[in-house]
Amino acid sequence: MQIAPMTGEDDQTELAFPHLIKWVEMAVRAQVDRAMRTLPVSSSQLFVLVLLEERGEATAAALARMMYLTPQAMTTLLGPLREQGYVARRNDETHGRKQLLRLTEKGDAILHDVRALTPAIEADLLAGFTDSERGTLRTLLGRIVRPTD
Amino acid sequence: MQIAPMTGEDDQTELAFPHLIKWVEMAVRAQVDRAMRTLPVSSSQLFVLVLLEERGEATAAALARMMYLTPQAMTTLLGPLREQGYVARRNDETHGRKQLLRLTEKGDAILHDVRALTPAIEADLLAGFTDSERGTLRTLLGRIVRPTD
DNA sequence: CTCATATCAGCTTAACTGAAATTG
DNA sequence: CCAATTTCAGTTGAGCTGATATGA
Repeated sequence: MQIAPMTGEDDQTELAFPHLIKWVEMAVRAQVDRAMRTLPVSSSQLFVLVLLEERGEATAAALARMMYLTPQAMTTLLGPLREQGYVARRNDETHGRKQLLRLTEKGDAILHDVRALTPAIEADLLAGFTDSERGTLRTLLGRIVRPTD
Repeated sequence: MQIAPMTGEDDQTELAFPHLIKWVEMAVRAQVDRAMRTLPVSSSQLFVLVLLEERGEATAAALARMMYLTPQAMTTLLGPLREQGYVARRNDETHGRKQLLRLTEKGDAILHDVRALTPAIEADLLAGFTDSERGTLRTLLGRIVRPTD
């Protein structure tokens, strides 16, 4: 009852899915950028930290694939994160070229600080949503970027 | 049954909503940018055309608010669109400063051409989704950016 | 006077392509 | 020789802030 499957024609939702996602992302970005203005990392850099927290260790190339970026873009993103000590890296013993990246304590700490900000943003964006709807939205979005989970 | 409400703890979906949307948007952007490389407009410019098609006529300031951008950013976005003849504008008779923007025939035509590309992108991104799940996702996303609809 | 609109200017971020070195 | 990883260099796109002019 709370979620109509919308199988028939509907003038309000004829927007193509890529456009719809872009629209939502712009709404999110406007709020996130404002909230993060005082932080020493950008939202893309922060997301690298989030992935490293989940993964434990990963190469720059693997992170680039997860974020749908070129390896070159990942190098640029990682530069300031290493300089400021949010991530560290070590050589892969079994492979002379690979560098395994990991979160430092400082990186872990900033993630903790940022988590204090996200509930307010989420509450605003999903103001009219029930808990069930929030869960459904989260599940469906997660399936797009995590097909194997 | 097809959509679990996910009320309890779940390690796979603990990602904060802003991060999750950013992730999905990056997946979409990677595909869209590649598909649109040969087109004469960017994805943001294209979205301006989409909004004008829905709205009929709107001022630059109104479009900026809809897209969560500053008016200055909208001026930049509109420049090439007017130069290349995708949008036109006229003075608002009741207000000497306002300029009402509208789609031209050429703008309408490019929207029609682009609509041929979006189904393939959507099919790939939402590969494992049922029609019902697609409708649900579309409805929930739409409510974030169109609170009044 | 204040607020909204439109626009010019300069800046920053975050992505891209191209090219190179290193390793498996 | 080829493929993957890393990184340097240059370029572009798409936002921002500041400042200015105009009209309601």
